[in-house]
Amino acid sequence: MVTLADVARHAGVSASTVSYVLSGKRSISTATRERIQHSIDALGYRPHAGARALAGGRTSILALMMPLRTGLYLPVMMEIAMAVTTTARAHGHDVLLLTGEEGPEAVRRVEGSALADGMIVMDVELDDPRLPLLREAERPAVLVGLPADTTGLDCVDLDFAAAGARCVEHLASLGHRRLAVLGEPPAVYARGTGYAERTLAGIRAAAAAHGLDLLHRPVDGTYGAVAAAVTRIFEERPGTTGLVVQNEAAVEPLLAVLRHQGRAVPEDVSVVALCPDQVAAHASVPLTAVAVPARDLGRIAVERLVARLRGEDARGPELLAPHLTVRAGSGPAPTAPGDARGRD
Amino acid sequence: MVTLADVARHAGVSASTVSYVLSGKRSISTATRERIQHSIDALGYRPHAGARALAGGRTSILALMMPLRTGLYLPVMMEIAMAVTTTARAHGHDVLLLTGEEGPEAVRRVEGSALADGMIVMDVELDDPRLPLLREAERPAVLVGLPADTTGLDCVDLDFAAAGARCVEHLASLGHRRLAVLGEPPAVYARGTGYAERTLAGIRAAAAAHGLDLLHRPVDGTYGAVAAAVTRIFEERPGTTGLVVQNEAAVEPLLAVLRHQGRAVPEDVSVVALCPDQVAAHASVPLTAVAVPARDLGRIAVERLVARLRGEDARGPELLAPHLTVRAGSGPAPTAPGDARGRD
DNA sequence: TTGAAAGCGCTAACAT
DNA sequence: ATGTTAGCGCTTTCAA
Repeated sequence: MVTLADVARHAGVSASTVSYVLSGKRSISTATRERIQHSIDALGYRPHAGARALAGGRTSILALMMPLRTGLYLPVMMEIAMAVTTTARAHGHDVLLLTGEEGPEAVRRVEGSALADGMIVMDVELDDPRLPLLREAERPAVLVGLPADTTGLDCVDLDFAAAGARCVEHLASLGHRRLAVLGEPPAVYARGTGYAERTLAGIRAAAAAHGLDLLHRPVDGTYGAVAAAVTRIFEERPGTTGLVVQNEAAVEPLLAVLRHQGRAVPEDVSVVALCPDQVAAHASVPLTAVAVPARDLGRIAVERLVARLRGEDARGPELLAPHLTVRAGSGPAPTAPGDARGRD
Repeated sequence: MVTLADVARHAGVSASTVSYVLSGKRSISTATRERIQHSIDALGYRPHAGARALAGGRTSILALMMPLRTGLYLPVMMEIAMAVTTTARAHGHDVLLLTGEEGPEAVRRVEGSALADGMIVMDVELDDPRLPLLREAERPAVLVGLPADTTGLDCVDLDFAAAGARCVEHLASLGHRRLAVLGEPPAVYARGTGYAERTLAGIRAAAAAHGLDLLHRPVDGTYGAVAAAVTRIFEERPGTTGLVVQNEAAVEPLLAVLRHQGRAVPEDVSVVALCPDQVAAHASVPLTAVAVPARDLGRIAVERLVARLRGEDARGPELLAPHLTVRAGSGPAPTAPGDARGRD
């Protein structure tokens, strides 16, 4: 193994000079810097991560706590992880992958064993058991998500309330008067992750403001569950012409069910999705959607964390403004209400 | 920070004794062990990872190189990553997440900086540029996938040839004579990942052995691409009654297209999938499928890597036997060939 | 069964 | 602008 001492000897300088060339923490004459750099290249030197961590107190590693709930299949999570990893690399950091299942213990491990310089926590619950530890921790953390109490924490998330409202406003502007929401699976609401409720609140507020009729149904992302929910919706509210879906897995089943029931999108029913843009854009009918900006969330989380590592203070929660992209899935409310026999 | 020295002092023993209690590398009297353990708990001691890595030459970290190709369909990858992480933890290791995009450089980094004790490499190409480095590396590696030359490498993968054959045999046994394959996107074949070709080879061999007619179409996992492919298939081979789909993303679009064309599954067309069981089981028609055993692959990869770290030799490639689960999507070939006017 | 002590490779004062 | 040196916290000979 090539050590810093080897490089120093090869370049005819002291170890500290080599170290300072690497860190840039003090000025070095161009001549020696180049000589040292040459030795580094010639010997193929790489600093030993463990030695660095021990001596310098920095690991150049960011921990990422990711929910690995089996069965929950989540392109969003994956995309965030991707963005975190590439952004971290761009800032000279590596990423240590932790499962959310380990809970608070993972936080203790990272802290106690100095495994990482800071952590990014995904899938934060409103009253997450990891929060107290994170608040006390030596190392900074950035949450992707919005807990109930954000005191002393850095958080990034989509403004789901505004996103929900945006969906409703789009449908309202197209003349739809009767809407239904296909929400996340019941388990998500039960778990208290917050974003589902925030979305719903935004949707309800906007619907109320526009005087719209609204029905909300949590659904599992299976064809059967979606079919049942859709059928009931049209039974209970025959005049429904606008649907909002907040459930990646339900998007395609929903379109299949509508097709099967002979409801044309967007002629009979307009559909607006709240999901990653990719999912909406590549659906069997490209859907108008408010994007969940997974990549941005991951990137911003890392940028904030890196800023904290540079000594900046926590900036509190940051909610990203929603962006709606109009696609083929939404259009004007039908004027001759084909399905609206039961209306009123 | 609580150090090993603190624990030693608190317990009234030497540092080495504490170290040996932790590692179990020499026998300690029960009395002192308990005293030390008590001190460890009382002080909340955690060994410093960097110091350990430096002194012991072991990081207790496994590197996982994961393809983060945006747009590449990911649940399988995600599931493997999950299994890797949980299995690694069960063996006392953490996981460092690397992007495949970094290529060979990532291997050099892990090696040169001693970031991990070994690595697991996913998404291996037939002639992967990382292979030469991995062969020479000090630290062991396990590949998930099967490169062209496996000399000196540990690999785990599904036996895709057998899996493909299994799909065909199932359809043959149900009396289907004319089959079509919806394969991975063209890009996957182009990239030379191997498994797609191996599957196809297995399918072709089995079809030949049973004297079956066969058509193969790579497809992108979008509704449009699938619709076009399916339409062409039935135009070119009107008597087709069996479909094999090896493309997670195409499963739901395929079923939608068939529904839309009025072809009942399995009455008119039987569909067999080669994808994670979850996807097949939760499709709008539960599909008969050969499962891609993502969890097993991840788990076995870690187990092999850990074995290597204990000093065991590479065992070469291990191909998991395919398992087919029969579900609603496949049934006997239609006897009154509704669509078979063009047959022969 | 336990202790003492020499590093592991690097960083960051403290010198010059 | 560069060198000297004292650790960082742990593992592991070597000794007892």
